[in-house]
Amino acid sequence: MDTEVRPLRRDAQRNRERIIEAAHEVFATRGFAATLDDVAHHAGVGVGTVYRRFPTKEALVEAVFTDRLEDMVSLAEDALAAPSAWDGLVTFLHRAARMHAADRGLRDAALTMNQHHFAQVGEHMLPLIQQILDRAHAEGTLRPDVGIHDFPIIMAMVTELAQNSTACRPQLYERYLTLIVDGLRARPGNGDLGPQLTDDDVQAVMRACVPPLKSR
Amino acid sequence: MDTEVRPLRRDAQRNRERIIEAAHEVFATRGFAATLDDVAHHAGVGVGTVYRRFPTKEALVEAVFTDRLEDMVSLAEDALAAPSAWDGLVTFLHRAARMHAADRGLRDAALTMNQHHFAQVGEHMLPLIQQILDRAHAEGTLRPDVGIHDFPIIMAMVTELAQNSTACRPQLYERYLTLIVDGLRARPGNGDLGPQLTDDDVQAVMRACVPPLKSR
DNA sequence: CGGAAGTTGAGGGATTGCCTCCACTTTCTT
DNA sequence: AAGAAAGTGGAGGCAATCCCTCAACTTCCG
Repeated sequence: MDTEVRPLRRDAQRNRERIIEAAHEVFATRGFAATLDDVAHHAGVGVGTVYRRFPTKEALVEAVFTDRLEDMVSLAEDALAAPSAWDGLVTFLHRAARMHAADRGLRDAALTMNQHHFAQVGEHMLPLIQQILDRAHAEGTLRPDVGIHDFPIIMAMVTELAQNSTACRPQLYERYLTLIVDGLRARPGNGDLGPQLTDDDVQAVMRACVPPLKSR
Repeated sequence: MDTEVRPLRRDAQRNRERIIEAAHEVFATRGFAATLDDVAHHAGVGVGTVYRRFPTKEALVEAVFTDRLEDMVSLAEDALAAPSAWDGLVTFLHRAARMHAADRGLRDAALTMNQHHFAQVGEHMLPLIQQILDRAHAEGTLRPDVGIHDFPIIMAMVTELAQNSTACRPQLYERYLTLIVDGLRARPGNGDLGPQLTDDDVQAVMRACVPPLKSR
């Protein structure tokens, strides 16, 4: 029982690509809150066409962002290749933040990483980040009481700010990321961070940081 | 030409108080996004009554939060009275964050401080915060490249997180506030924060952090 | 008790978003 | 070339919000 996947007609294929491209643009500025109607309009096609090709917003999001998320994986790999663990970590954070600042949809996708289809990318990503942290801990530059769970949260804070300032100062977030990074350094006299978070906490917070993406 | 302000009828006065109380509760959980219909329902009163007493959401917000914002002013005064400038600053930040975490409406009001009616409170507040910073700068504990403009932004980030985590871990924000505070310490080897922000930047960002409160 | 003040909540109007449907067009196949 | 199959467009139905008004009714106060 093969599932008989016939190829799209040529015009349909062309439209499909247009839609993905338009979706990328629209999601980049409005995030997951963007409308499929919006995407359709941007792509110069009817709404119906979008719905025919992507029965749900989720499907479209997946088609648009899985590749982009993979880019972030290679960012993490670069960080691991850096000679200094600390520098690798810091430039990773800055680059990731820059990507998320420039593309709100990507930010939303990253914050949804453990849900939906993106779980797979998360499975590539998390071990890498863990290694980055381990290396920095071993180097003694990263304060020992921060862990992998802190990173999604920090990114969420910084990129939220980035979104709230794109209109006036697109690079504003860098200032505060730098500030936070200085707080991440291992140093005598640092404050007491209290207990580590759990996986579930992180999940819940990440979910709260992103529009619901409801549909039907 | 005296404006002939006759006192409210007793039942009206009672309702007015109920409304303010209910508004406080509702705004505390939903922030400025809360509906006047919502408030009315909570107060056990018809919508019409709310609109009669407070012709616009703005008026209600003002009635509810000007006092609360004054509380924050006294928090700042406490900070100035502390023996150590640094400790005063840090506990001020933590207390302010706690208040904002517990009352989203208060947060929204604080972020609206320079707009609307709250401008007056802002005029009390800002010089105090400036003094707190000056004292900490003089003490040498606060890094010299942060200024008063950074505080609204930091508060916005932290309290945004607080709102996104109330459901699972109401105190989560404290961890990240501590982290940021550690980043605020004057220390050799701190990163370069780049140029200071302008008043207008802060205004714009603050505005972007709060639901529009549209009305008519 | 009479009139002024106050109350109520259904509902009008506006907006926004999701998605369907069907008359029409384009492509593919033979 | 022509018919069938696939694809398209976008008006519009449906639903959810929110804002705010208004006219019939109730309560208060002198």
